[in-house]
Amino acid sequence: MSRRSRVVPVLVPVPVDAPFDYLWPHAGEPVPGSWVEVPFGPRRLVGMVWPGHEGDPPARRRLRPVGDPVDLPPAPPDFPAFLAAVARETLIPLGAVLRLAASVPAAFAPPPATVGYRLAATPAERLTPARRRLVAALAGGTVRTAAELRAEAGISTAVLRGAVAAGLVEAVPLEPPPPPPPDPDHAPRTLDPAQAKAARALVTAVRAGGHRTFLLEGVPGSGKTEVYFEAVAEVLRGAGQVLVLLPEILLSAQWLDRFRARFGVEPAVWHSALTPARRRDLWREIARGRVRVVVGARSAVFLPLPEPRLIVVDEEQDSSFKQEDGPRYDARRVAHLRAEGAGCPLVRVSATPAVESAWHAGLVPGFAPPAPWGLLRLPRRHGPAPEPRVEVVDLRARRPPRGAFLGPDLRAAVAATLERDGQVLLFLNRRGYAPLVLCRACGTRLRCPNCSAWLVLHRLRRRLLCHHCAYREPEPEHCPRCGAVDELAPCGPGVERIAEEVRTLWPERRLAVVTSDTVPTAARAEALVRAVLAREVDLLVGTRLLAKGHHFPDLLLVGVVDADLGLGGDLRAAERSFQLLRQLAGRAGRAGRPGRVLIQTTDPAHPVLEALAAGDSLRFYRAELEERHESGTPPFGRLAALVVAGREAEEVREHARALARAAPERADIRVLGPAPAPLALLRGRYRERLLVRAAPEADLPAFLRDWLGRVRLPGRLRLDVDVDPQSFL
DNA sequence: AGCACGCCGACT
DNA sequence: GTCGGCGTGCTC
Repeated sequence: MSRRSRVVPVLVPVPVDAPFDYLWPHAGEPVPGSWVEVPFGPRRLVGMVWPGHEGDPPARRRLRPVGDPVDLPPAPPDFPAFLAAVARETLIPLGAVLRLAASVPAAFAPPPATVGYRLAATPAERLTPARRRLVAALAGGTVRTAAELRAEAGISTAVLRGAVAAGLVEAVPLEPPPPPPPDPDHAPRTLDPAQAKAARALVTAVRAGGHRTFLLEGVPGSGKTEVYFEAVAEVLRGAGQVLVLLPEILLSAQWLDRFRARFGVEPAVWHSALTPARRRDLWREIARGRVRVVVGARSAVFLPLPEPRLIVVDEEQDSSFKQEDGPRYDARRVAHLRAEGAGCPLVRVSATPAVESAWHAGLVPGFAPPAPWGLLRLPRRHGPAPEPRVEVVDLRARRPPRGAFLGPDLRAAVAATLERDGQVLLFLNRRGYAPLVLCRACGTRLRCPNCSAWLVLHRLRRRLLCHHCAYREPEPEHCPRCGAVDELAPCGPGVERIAEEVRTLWPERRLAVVTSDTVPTAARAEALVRAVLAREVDLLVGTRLLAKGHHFPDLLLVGVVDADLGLGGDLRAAERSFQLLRQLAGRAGRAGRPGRVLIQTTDPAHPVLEALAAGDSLRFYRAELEERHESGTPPFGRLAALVVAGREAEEVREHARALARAAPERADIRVLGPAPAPLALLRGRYRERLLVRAAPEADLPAFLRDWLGRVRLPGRLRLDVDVDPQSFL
């Protein structure tokens, strides 16, 4: 063995775009993907040995040596290339991507030793009663923890300590057993022919190995979960692991119940609310390959499963898969990269797929993607809920009374439904009482001092809140500008105001207001669901929180108070509205008592509403794809949004302009802007936005990297890069 | 990301 | 006269 130290690149979890070089002082060869402790400035960090450096390049300077290896297996072989691919596509610095993957530094510390005890010597003839019980509990060489001995032998820790000191008993390190694996044959379901066919396709793909993407599409209740559970079972019958991604909100007791019913145990759940200790232990267990199935929200996509053989993204249209704060990544795209690298199928599951997914899967006849995904469609089952009747009401012709927001048709429908003993859901995607407060005397609109946004009146809390930052103030009694008393007028509706109108109209009915303000926790949400199912509520008024999750069989009317809210705005507004309204419609009705959906709008000819009224999803997807084809937006083009932000408006503008001027000229990529960002002032920072539009085959990330690599912004300005943005705020 | 180094206001 | 604000720059 050569004593000559060699150079090894190590990627450290800091936002730098390349690994750092270290000396390798250890005997064996460095293994790419293995975790090592390294000195980094004054700190010590755990980094990942990076592939490369075939020969020893001449060291630029004095290198520091790698410290101890970490007591964990190396990350899987595909992992370094996977992290590099994420960095390449998102423009997140490579080290920052590692930080997403190594998100639990505590997991690298040796775990707190669990210790068991066993007999170390033949016990003497004569023992104290306590020691006799101890010896009996450890008979036959059994190993017990201190807690077990306290319970079973009824001895105190002092007795145990004494016995150890006397050499009668010795401590041995104890490896906690792996969690019991889910059982693929615990309770198999009978599938109908359509389900069985889809399940066979997935099982075949799992068996074959190799990457392939599927879209599993079917209305709620069509049995999508049972279908992909069959693919999960197939993995469980062999080696390897399964990763299931769900929107945070769907990581509910219900999903876990279904999993437990099918596989006998709960899967490992990875989400933001884990305790630090649980997080640390679970990360270690996953890295060691001792967990077969992990279910998690978007951050779980970076967990180092050693050999993923199936990745599922359920509710794939959900916008929460896109991380919008901090490093911007789309967990769906990241899941795709991992599945490609690891060579396993990826299944996207949805009742209302993203428009881009619908295109990729060839859902819409006439639009043929170059490399189509597998499309698995489940027809509606004759089941609990027939398709509800959707009606669109033109608010311009059928106006609500002055100062009210429920028009005559919606009022009549609510009254009729309550009369028939049905429950009613009124949806408005706006928290608070009124989105704007206006002074009738001087015309002042109350605005947030930190953001270019109106302050939203929250009557229940007697406050004005900014919905974009933490700013709040008490509800004022007079105009802060002109001092006029009793001239402040709330303008427009929020859910609280709709609730007020409902209380006036049906004072004897039981009403629940459902927003993130009134139902802040998952536990409260579960309680509310139970109350609704138990018929303790007649009317629900709420925001999009209501669209997710449970089906309510006695819910016979869904009223959309103002559909216009979601129809305008950015590229994906129509799509989001369509999905949201479809989901809402799916909440209602049951066999024998079909639900009814009534949508108030001033734009009844909008393609979203026409498709909903016709009960024809394809019609919406086709209209939307035609529109996007026309405008060269995704999937017929790629976008990136760059936001320059800083305290000084003028400085921000100048640097944003300089940035635009520095953009290389390209025929297939255009840089637009800068223009004030949609929220030109956010949390006290001025923001200018540039939009980049690229042809679908252009390498947009490479262009951005090249361009931005040549520009330097002063440190007090922030540049936010969002490749393939979802929202444009 | 941290952490240190480095120049300008209110206190023992 | 010092403690400390966070702007700037570096970490193999």
